Amino acid sequence: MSLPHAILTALLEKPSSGLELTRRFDRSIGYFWSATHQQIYRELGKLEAEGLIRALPSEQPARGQKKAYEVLPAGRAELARWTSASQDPKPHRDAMLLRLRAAAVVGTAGLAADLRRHRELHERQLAEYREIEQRDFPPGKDGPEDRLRHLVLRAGIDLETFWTQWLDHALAEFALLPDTGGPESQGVREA
Amino acid sequence: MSLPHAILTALLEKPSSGLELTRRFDRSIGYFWSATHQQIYRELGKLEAEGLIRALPSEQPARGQKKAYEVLPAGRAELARWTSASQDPKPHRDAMLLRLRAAAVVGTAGLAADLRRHRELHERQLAEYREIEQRDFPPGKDGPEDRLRHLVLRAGIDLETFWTQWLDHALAEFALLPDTGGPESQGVREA
DNA sequence: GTCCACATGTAACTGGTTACATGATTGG
DNA sequence: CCAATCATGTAACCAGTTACATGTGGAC
Repeated sequence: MSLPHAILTALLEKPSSGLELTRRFDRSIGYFWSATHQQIYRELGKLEAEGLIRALPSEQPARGQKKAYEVLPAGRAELARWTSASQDPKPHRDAMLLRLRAAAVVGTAGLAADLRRHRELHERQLAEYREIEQRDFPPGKDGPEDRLRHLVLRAGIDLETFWTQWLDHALAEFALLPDTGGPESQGVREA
Repeated sequence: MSLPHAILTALLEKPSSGLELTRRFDRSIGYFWSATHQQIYRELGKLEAEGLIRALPSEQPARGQKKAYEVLPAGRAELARWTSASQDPKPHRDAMLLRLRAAAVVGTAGLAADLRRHRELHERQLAEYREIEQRDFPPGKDGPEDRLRHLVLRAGIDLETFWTQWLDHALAEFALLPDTGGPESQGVREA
């Protein structure tokens, strides 16, 4: 149940139409909670029906017409409630780690190339985050909201750094391994 | 499309019944690809229908009776194909980062407590991983499969270490911030 | 006037979650 | 016998994804 709250946050930062939200999800909040335009429109409808947001009464609400929303007091209250409520972290899911585990059984053929590709992708994302940091958080800017948003961006930067380094480590291990279609020894053990 | 491959990997490591798989997902593969018993039974049915696994023909296949599966050659081939295929990493989703971003708008009240709680949870997970490392990867054990599995466990250890440290950093920032129900200045900016 | 980009939306599907149902085995 | 536990499963639901539909306005 996080998408509605992601949208409420985005709308509080700035009232927007569905497509504007979609674009901001592509390059800001979406870095840690992505969403497609279909999800966003669906959710905007629900939030409006629940009385948490409303369409700005500016212009014609026809199809193909822009329709901007703003957050109502009830929406702000709900977001504050959700933010402070205790929530368990969801277990982390990572297909690449699964593939490495599978490779221990069926062989490492072809995997190294994709490890390298992932490393490049993480490095590119890292560069993008660093640009945002330079642009949005110059040395002077450090009010309470800035500090919190910077903290979040910092998590992104540190995570991408982490994965870049981890993939380097993994690739170094791979260099020592035979590139097999399947290990000769079929040793089996629980973990 | 990762769950079937997680199951294939687990079954190749050791043929098992649905419940045995469920338990192993609770403490091994499940650390980076969790699944409930309902998902597992559903998927076992599909995999059997597709001819990738088969029930070991040991005993009565009645309800309430144990039913173990093993991987067929077609299943192993499919797993090898999937492992070596190029796959894009999924964007990372993290509700806690979302909550911090929301807190920049609606205030930080109550959040610090949950940050501390999460820190404890990550630390506990880290301790569990370290135990597994000591038990399953003593200094001598370093065949190719061991190295790969150790690499995966290492990712878990390093990730939990990362989050523990990041949460410490976040809590240190929080200590400098006023614990508000909403920031006084309603400054708004795109990111 | 036609085409294309913008903007909003519907429908069908897939994967994951929650709640519940049913039978077998074991300990008291 | 009864309760608890083991083991397999069904059903309903919810969130996210993919494919497609429809209308508007501006460029040519």
